[in-house]
Amino acid sequence: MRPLGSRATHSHERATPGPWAALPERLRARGLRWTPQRRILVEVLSRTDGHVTGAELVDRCRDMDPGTIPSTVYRTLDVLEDIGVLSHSHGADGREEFHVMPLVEHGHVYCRGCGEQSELTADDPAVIAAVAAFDAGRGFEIDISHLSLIGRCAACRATPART
Amino acid sequence: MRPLGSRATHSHERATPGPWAALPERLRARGLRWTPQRRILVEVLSRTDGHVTGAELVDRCRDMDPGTIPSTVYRTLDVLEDIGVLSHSHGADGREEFHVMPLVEHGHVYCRGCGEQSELTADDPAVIAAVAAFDAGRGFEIDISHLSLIGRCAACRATPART
DNA sequence: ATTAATGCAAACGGTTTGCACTACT
DNA sequence: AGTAGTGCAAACCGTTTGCATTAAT
Repeated sequence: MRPLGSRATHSHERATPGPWAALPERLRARGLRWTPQRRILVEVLSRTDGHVTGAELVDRCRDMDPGTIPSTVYRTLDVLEDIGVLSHSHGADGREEFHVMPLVEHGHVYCRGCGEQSELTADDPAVIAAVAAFDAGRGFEIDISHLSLIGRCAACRATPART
Repeated sequence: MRPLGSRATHSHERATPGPWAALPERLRARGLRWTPQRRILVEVLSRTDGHVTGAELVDRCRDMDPGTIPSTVYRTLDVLEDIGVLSHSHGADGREEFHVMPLVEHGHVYCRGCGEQSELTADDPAVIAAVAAFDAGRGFEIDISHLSLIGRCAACRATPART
């Protein structure tokens, strides 16, 4: 796990670095509240540097607090998305997939052959080319964080087996 | 994979054109059967030139035969996918989305702004560029029929409103 | 004191499964 | 006859909702 924000938390707060640090105020500024349950979810999220499904988050929260209630998690996820801290899309399996916004915006490549999944960032030459192509071709702006490519990786293309 | 014959239907069959015409035999050749329920589903599918969700297919089948049972539809869809006549992916909303294979393999572009959805074919310059870029960049072969781009269309990008 | 947020339980929607029955072959 | 396929109902899984209660402000 990588420490998310590179910005060191110089307060005595240590649980939630980066964008998470300001969350409580950010919520309160909107008349929303900072609760223990939200703290747990945020803690879980702060340790997530990729994509997670809602159910996965519920599980991880349950690890920290067995009393975690799914609806609370989902509701908080909604709030966090409203705030702009999260965004969600749908993975190759069709489930809700949440992305932590402050991290590098990215998409995914998923190999049907081996199931390997890797990330796709905006600075990837292929991504740049694709984005440029769609921009030029039809003026379409690809949302990279929702970019999910399914196909076959180099290794699997070489392999005789598999469809 | 090109096993899907583009063989012209020079027979007098009219109801199910193209690849659908040979389906009964194709099934029987595998020891599978051609049933009224399957005929209905296939009829529905033959009128579909784009993408449909499983639930949508169930509905459309129900239109033709109110007695349609979901599980039968889904099971048949599985079979058809095995046979190679269909493939499925997941749409922007995360639901199962079926594609009729014999038609031009295609993906989708979905605009978050206006919700407009359009198709993406292999001969689209932007698609060609993207496919080439990923092939060159990491040897990844994009499965176009699973390509689902989410972002903003030219019109919406120009519009002041919306995020 | 407000009223946002929680816990709980029930509902939901799409899809899947088990099983006895039906009907293609 | 043999077995693939059906109908039905119940289960499933992730997610959502209603509502009375709790607790952050």
